[in-house]
Amino acid sequence: MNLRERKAAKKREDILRSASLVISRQGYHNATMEDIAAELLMTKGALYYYFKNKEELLYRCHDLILTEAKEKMEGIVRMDVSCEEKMRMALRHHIEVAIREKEVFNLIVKPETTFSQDNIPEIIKKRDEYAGLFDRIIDEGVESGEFEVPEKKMARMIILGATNWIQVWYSPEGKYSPEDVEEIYAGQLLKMLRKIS
Amino acid sequence: MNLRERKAAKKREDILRSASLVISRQGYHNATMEDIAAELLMTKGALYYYFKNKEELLYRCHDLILTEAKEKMEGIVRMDVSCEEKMRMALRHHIEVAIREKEVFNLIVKPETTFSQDNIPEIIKKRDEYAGLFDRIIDEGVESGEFEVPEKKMARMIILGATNWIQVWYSPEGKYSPEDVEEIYAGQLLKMLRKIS
Amino acid sequence: MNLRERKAAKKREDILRSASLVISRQGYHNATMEDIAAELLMTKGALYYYFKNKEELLYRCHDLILTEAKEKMEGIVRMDVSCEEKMRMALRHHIEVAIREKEVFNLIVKPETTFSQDNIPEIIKKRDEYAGLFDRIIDEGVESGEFEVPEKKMARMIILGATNWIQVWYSPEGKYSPEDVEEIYAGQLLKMLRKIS
Amino acid sequence: MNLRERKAAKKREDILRSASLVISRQGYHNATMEDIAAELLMTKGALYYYFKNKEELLYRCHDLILTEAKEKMEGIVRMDVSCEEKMRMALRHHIEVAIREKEVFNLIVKPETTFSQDNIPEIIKKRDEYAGLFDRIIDEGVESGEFEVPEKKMARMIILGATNWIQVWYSPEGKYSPEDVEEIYAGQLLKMLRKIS
DNA sequence: AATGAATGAGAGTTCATTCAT
DNA sequence: CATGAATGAACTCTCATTCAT
Repeated sequence: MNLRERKAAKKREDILRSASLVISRQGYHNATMEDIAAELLMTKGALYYYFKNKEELLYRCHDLILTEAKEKMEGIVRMDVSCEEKMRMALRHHIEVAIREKEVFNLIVKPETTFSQDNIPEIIKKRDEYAGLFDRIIDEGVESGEFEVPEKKMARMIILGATNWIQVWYSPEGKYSPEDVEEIYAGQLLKMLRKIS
Repeated sequence: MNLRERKAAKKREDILRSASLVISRQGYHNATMEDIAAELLMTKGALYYYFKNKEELLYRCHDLILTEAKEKMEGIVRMDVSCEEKMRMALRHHIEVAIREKEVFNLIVKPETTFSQDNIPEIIKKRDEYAGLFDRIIDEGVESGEFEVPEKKMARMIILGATNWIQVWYSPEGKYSPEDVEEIYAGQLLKMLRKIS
Repeated sequence: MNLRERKAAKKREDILRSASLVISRQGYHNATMEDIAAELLMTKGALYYYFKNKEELLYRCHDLILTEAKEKMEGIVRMDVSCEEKMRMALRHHIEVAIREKEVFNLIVKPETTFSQDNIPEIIKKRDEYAGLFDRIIDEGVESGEFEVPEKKMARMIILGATNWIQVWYSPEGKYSPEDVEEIYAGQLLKMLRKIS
Repeated sequence: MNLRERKAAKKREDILRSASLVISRQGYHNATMEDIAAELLMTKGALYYYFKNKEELLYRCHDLILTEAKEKMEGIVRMDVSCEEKMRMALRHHIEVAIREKEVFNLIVKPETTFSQDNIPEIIKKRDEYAGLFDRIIDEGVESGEFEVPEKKMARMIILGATNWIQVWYSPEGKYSPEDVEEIYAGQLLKMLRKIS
């Protein structure tokens, strides 16, 4: 990848970051291409040089975040620690991303309102892969006897729901630091998973 | 309230139900005034006789649902049963509404993307009152020694997050009945709240 | 059809006439919805109340003219006169429309550049039906021994090409009246068709 | 003309050929600078090195074709054969170009929709010179007694209209070869011109 | 001589909102 | 009360054109 290509790739990423930001602030439907461009001091026309349309831009945007989150999560799953510890780290990571990305997270969550039929299957696939990493930790924990749950899928849904929700109520100006939230959530959710002997 | 007024009030409610339906189906931003009117075989112009604008209509819509949900929830809180039982009923009720109303629930949840500054405070107030009913059950439970939580507010947020999330993944065509979901969620979340002796 | 419907129908037709005019003046691709609306002192938004999009509007526009022309032409074909006389009348009629409608005629002629796949078959069908009326006159003339041509389809194409072309060069300010053109064209083209004994 | 200039001249002509092709395929308004450049594996920016803008490019494009056609036509007019033979050859040549160049021919035909005031007079002049060559053949034929027409200009217009029209309906996949068309058209149109003794 | 990148004007389209009837 | 009709602002997207490199 030569200089020019690297520059272009960087620009594309800049645009995605800008889009993330604007969407986080205003929501998808209230974020215009103009807004996204303005954030980078570009004109909206330029966006179309890099992305074929708004949906494509948004799709790449969500893909970037989800891919990053997934990679990190895969690292956690592979670690050689107890399942409880893994889940704690996974929760910390997930909460951290949820707080940071807010609205973009919503795109991941409800693709139907935003994306056309073409992109939805891929989005759901990626999303499920990510969620599947939680399943793996739960599975392992159940096998090793650390966890005990009536329905694995529901347990995972409770965990994701609870943590995704954070972006709704969390405010940096509030009384909790992100770390506080991470600790307390992890504590509670692990209590829910733990086998009671 | 004379006949004319009663008729008008009925019509207003019809419109709100229709709006709920359309929004649940298509999401707020994809629900046009035309769509809402069409559902009732009216023309969109007529909606403006009953509601000053789209936001007002949406506001009333969310208000209706939230008020109903709250009233029922208050009944539960006042019942003379154990806190665990109360919480179980509260969860059942909340989940049932979440499944039924889907998108409208989202309005309640993220007013900033939809409503203007004028309506937000009131919405948040109502929403907090509703959430406060969960707090009361938790409080009682902690006092009576049935529950034990590190942070009451967080416990409530986990509960609401987990349950609100259901509307994202739940499908009537799936393998779970609403009752299944209610039971399993209640079981898991109560496990999280329960004092471990 | 009540008053309101009649009014609406009239408006639709007004719009079509206006569109014809603007297209005749500027060509299809240079005629904006704004232009078409301005001609009628409307705003472009209003056009979308009557027609779903530009293509639909243009399609109806061409359909109107073609249908009218075809109806009149059918009357001519059914008349009880010699084939030569029929052809003379058909030519007069066709030339008159070609001069009057100019550009709209072009739409009929080259639908591929303008219309999407959905509308093209119907357009071609209508156009062929119209052209078929010329074929019928030629057929009759050949059978009756009045005409003699090496290839009927080509004869028809020559006739249509020659007459459609008029709108390219004809100007009301020039030295020929429409009637002059009609006479001379008819004379020449009939000479081309006539059986030489 | 040194090497550099020759290279540039060659490139200019390449561009014109490419533009002809793209316009023939897509029509003028649907042919973007990008399309034209892509055909030559260039970027659109480069086109502006050779031509000042799209109109200039199109103008040169049409000029190229018309000039070539005219030169060949002049050769035909100067030949020492009967007028009927001359006209037959002229028709063959014209039809052949019309079939080959399709859309570009349209540019020649209706400059008003495409070109700005600056270029139109020149275009019309060239076009009239070309058409004038047909006039000369007709004139000669009338003088020599081979042809007989009521109005020379109209006769020419019929001929050009009929033949230009071919590009509208002709398809290489159809049942007629270009040569078929040339023969039948020439036969019919000459019958129209011929003096009937 | 050519490219990649950016601009900006304008097109078609949508929709909340208004209002005479 | 309700409707049909119209408005106008906003939005997405396109493309001829420019320009630094």
